[in-house]
Amino acid sequence: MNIFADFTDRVLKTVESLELRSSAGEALDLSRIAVEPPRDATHGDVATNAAMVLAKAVGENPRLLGEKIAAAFAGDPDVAAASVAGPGFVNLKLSDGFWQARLGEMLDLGTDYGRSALGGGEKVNVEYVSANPTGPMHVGHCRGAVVGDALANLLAFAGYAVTREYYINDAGVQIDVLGQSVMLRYREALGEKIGEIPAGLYPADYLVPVGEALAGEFGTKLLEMPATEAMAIIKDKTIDMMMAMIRDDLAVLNIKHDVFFSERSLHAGNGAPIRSAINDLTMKGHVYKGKLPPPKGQKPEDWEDREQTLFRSTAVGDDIDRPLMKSDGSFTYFAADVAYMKDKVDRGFEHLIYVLGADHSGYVKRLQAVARALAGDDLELTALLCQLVRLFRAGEPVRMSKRAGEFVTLREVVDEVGRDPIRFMMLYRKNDAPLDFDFAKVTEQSKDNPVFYVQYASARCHSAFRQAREQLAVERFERADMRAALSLLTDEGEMALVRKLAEYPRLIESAAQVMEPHRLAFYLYDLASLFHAQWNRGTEIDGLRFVKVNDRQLTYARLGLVQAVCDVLTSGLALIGAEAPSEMR
RNA sequence: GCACCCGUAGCUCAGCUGGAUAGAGUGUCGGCCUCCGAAGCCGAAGGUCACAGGUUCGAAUCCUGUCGGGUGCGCCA
Repeated sequence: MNIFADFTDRVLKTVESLELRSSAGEALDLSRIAVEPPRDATHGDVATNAAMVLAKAVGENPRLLGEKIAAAFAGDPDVAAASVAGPGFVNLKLSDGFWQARLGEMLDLGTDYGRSALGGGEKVNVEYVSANPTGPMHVGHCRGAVVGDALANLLAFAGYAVTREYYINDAGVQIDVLGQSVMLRYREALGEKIGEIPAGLYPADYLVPVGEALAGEFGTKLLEMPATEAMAIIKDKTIDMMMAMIRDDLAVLNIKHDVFFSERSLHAGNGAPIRSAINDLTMKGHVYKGKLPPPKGQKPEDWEDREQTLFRSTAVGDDIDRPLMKSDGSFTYFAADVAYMKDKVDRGFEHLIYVLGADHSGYVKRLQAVARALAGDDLELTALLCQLVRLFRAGEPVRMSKRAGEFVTLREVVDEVGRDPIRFMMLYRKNDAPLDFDFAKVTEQSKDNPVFYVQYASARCHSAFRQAREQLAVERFERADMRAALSLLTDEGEMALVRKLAEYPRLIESAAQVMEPHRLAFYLYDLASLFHAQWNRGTEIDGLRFVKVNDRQLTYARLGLVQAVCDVLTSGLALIGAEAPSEMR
């Protein structure tokens, strides 16, 4: 249960029961009424702005109106106290019984607690990673990969029908360059001396095994057939091998896409899918032949004014019209993107999400323009831009030179620090804020490291159960038994934990709505913090220990709380893509 | 020149889609282990929310402008 949604209903019913009238006699606008957690927990458990929102229309002092609303809540058995504070907030303090009942529901639901029907099965496409198939993934890719994957998890948990998609940029000149690079490696594998790799080609070692594989499979045959034919085969094989490598890289990060969509497939049949998409835009009046003005401020030296086939994106919100065909009549990359988006629309998606690097920010407006041109208001398009990740080793920035083929691969980082620290730390910032990633810090076994801090809380939950099994000589604690004892939970620290747990469904829904998976990481940190605090209170005040040998019922009740904390940590970490360990080693 | 993102404690950042006295971590200072994992906890100090206007019961949050930082800007992908 999302208790805030629940109490929104209760507040609305209460307001209606008061039969308030606007001074003009019209129906009141109740849409701005909100129910939220108060900023300060001492104010109560839920707060509503209803009195302040309605005061003006009703023509009454917000505090007086608040008193009426508070008085009306006196009859609600779940409300222990109702008061008015500040400018007119109505604060409700909920009864222990109410919270104990919520905790009982959590125990029944286990790791399904927090799952929501918010999305209503809406078809959402999340496109993320989409790294070029020209080599292994490097660290620059991993933030978008994690953000996209966690967002997809989150949306699925919140009731959306999610498709995880990867767009393979397997067309264009970069693939030609890749093919030429592999051709050299192939000849090398056949024993030829190729010397240094010429500038402009891919020099890195990972293409050596590709050349060897081709030599093994084809011998010298590729050199004997026409060059274009050989190159087509080389490209095919190379892309397959590169994508296999990328899938392996993704697998170590626990990422699995549902659809890998090939750009080349859009160029098949003389570009039929692209032609069809451009035709679609043309029919809707969005295409014309014309010239683009040079960009202001930095006119290129070699600027030549040429006529191209253009998409009139300015008519649908863009800053400048965009070329669909080059002056030589071939398609632009953008034209393929239009066709790709049309394919997504045809597959019935209502919402397209693109997780991109911040260097693609200039691309967002034209994507939105295409969405509007193709599907109007029926299609929602959201771009999440991930800022740069800066790598540090012991406080010193890690230098990378892409030109020399020196970059830190994703695999290297995973091998060094493990999957969980990467998954968690990539979400411990808003996606649009830059992120520093220090190799030493993220593996540190201390509270300075949020990954460890949260996982340690999970380990302590299991540790409490280990202790309880031993001390009480009980093999297994049944959820039903723990649930039956929950009315014994009354300590303020315990109730604070229950309240935090009760926020989880609302957190899931709001994080999904605004598409901010980082909120999960911060929530889990807060939850872990409350749990560690309560644990320590037990070491200071003997009566508050989770395991009480001489009070089995109380132990059952407290283990119920520990179980719920454990479940939410497990659930939340799973959405992030990390483990909830049962012990730290 | 234009577009997008950012500006919150000494440092790194949250701030729940407009709410009450703006919060964490780190750093500084001071406390807590015969006892469930101290791999932890508690406390103190630290702010002109870049700046100036506007919108309203109410603004770190929304709008406009200024300053500062980042990213991108035809026939590359």
